Amino acid sequence: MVSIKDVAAYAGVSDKTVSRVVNREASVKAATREKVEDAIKELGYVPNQAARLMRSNRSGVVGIMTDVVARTANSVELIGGIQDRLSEAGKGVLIANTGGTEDGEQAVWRTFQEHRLDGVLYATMFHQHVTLAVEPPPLPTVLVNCSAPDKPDLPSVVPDDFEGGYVAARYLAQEGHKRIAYITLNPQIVAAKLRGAAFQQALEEAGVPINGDWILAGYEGPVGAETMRAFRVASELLALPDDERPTAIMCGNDEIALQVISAAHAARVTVPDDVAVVGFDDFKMISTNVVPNLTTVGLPYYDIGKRAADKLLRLLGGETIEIRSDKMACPLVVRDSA
Amino acid sequence: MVSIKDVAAYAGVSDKTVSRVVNREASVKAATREKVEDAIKELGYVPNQAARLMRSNRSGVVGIMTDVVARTANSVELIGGIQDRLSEAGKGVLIANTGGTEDGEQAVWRTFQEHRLDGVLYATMFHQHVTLAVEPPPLPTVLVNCSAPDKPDLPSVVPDDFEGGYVAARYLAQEGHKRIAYITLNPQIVAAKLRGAAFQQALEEAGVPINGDWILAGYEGPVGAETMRAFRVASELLALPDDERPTAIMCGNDEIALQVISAAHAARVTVPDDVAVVGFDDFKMISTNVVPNLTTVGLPYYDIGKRAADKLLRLLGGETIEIRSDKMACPLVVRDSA
DNA sequence: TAAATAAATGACAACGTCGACATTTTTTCT
DNA sequence: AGAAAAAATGTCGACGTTGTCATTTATTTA
Repeated sequence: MVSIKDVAAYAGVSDKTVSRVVNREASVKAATREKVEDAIKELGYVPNQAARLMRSNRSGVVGIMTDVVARTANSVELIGGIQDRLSEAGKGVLIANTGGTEDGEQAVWRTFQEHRLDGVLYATMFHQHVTLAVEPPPLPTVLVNCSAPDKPDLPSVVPDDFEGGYVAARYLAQEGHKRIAYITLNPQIVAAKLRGAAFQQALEEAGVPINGDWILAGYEGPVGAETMRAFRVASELLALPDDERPTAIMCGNDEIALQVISAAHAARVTVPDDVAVVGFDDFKMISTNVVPNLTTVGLPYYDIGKRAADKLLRLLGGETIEIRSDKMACPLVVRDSA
Repeated sequence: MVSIKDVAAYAGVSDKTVSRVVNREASVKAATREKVEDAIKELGYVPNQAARLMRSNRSGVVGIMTDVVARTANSVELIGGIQDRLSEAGKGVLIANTGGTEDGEQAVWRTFQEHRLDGVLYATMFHQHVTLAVEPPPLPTVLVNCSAPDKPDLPSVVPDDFEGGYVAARYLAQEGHKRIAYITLNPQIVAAKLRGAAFQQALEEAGVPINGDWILAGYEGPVGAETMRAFRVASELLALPDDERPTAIMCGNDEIALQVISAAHAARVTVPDDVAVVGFDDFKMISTNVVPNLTTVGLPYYDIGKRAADKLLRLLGGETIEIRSDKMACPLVVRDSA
């Protein structure tokens, strides 16, 4: 591998002068610079970051640690936001996943330390509470899409699920719906709880009665291994006589909403005229392809990623972070299903 | 930052002995090893990979270069497969995206070289032909989901779109369908061409007549900025009288299939009894949530990623790669829509 | 024109680790 | 016990780069 010394010899200058050219330092005569640049091009020299790092002890790389492999549509947005912000700042990105186990997480922390990463974005695929496998984190860390209730000084960025649920429920109430059902995510999930509470509060404030029997789980089974049952649940709701049937169904996510719309079709109930459907997450693959297009609450994962990256960068820059936990608004995207 | 010398001083041994302990070399007395390990734990020492790399000039990290940010459902599977195989081999993964521009790609190649990556997986989000921005690639490279027709010696792994299209079309023919329509992807895309050719061949072989008017584009506009028109196209097909209407519709992907099913519902045409629908890609989010569940051709992106990673590892291990271009089979996933 | 100042370049050490080789300690053998 | 062999540990330098400081060269000033 060609090194700075090879270039120096080839150009007939000292290695330090080559270093100056490479790092665009001011005091190099134009003629010298040119000579060196030619040599660099000629020999195909590329500086060795590892050697640089050895002197500076700063790698210029940020690590993303995720629980499950980055395999869901959410995570993809999230990572996109992170990447965009970090590459603006000239930082590299190293992605590693823990497999969701404590051992795995410890191994990743170690790798990150070995590579002297500048900082870490600790991201989960679902909004949840977490406990780090290494306390305190050995590198500057920002939590993404999760929070650590027992470590309130760890910065975090999460979606405001309560606000999202509130906005959706209030919208349905404002549209005049009086009989509103809610098919939820797996109830153990943080997001499900927050959205459920928001649903209740919004309807109470709007004076819309809440029917406990119409708050139904769209999934069954343990978190991570649940099976879908939204189609069945929705079919039962929609089989009720016209004047007893819900006129609106709020859904824990867009996949549930797709099943609800499928159930409505099967039951010959028209969306949105007979029953309005509101989704959650705005998975474009579903929301913009099903007809009618889905009215849904967008989860701003791209922005969450971007914000988290920004927060980490400011942390690394030595800024004091005032607001520890950012909650990002979830906008209602009105399309045709409600 | 605590270095090997700090540990050595603390444990009262030489730095080389610490090095031996860290690298699990045999010839260290148990008592010494223990002393050193205590010191390591006490001081929180973590070896510096950069310094190691400086001696060995091998980073143990493989780069993934993608065109568009890893943001589609495909890419997520792909990267998952790559990651799983590489972490088996103890390699790290560095993901970077080129933004689809030549400058961006050059910058990424440079970064990869600066970090002395062991090798590169060059992945695209859609199966396509590519020309590298740097020829020949300065690091060992395997193309993933794309191929370079003018550089036949570059190893690549791609889905066998022809075979997938063939299997799907033959299945419909075997089920006895005589009137089969095909709503395609953007016709410029490689996958669309291969699948289209397979569609024609399969029907010819089965003796099913091909109606040119029934091969219709589901998208319009340039690649990357197309708009969906599958719902409209399908609605027109399904508005035909019962005995002139297609009895089966093959779709370029699952998003198209979802629109076709939506159109069928709107037209009060039953799936699969009146019209069978076959998708492509097996996007689980759609295929397992829409009712009826989608019969579709799976794109083995996870396996493609895994295979590509494996291929690169063998390349790095000095093995000679006999088969330059791997085509991965696309299995038909039979569910309820056909 | 010589001295004074500024600009350009170079010599050398240091970063953290490990390979090559040297030295010391322990064990085995006669 | 003393010599020989084996095991354990240490010394030193090199990897590629850049910071510090010294030196050379060019430019300005009196």
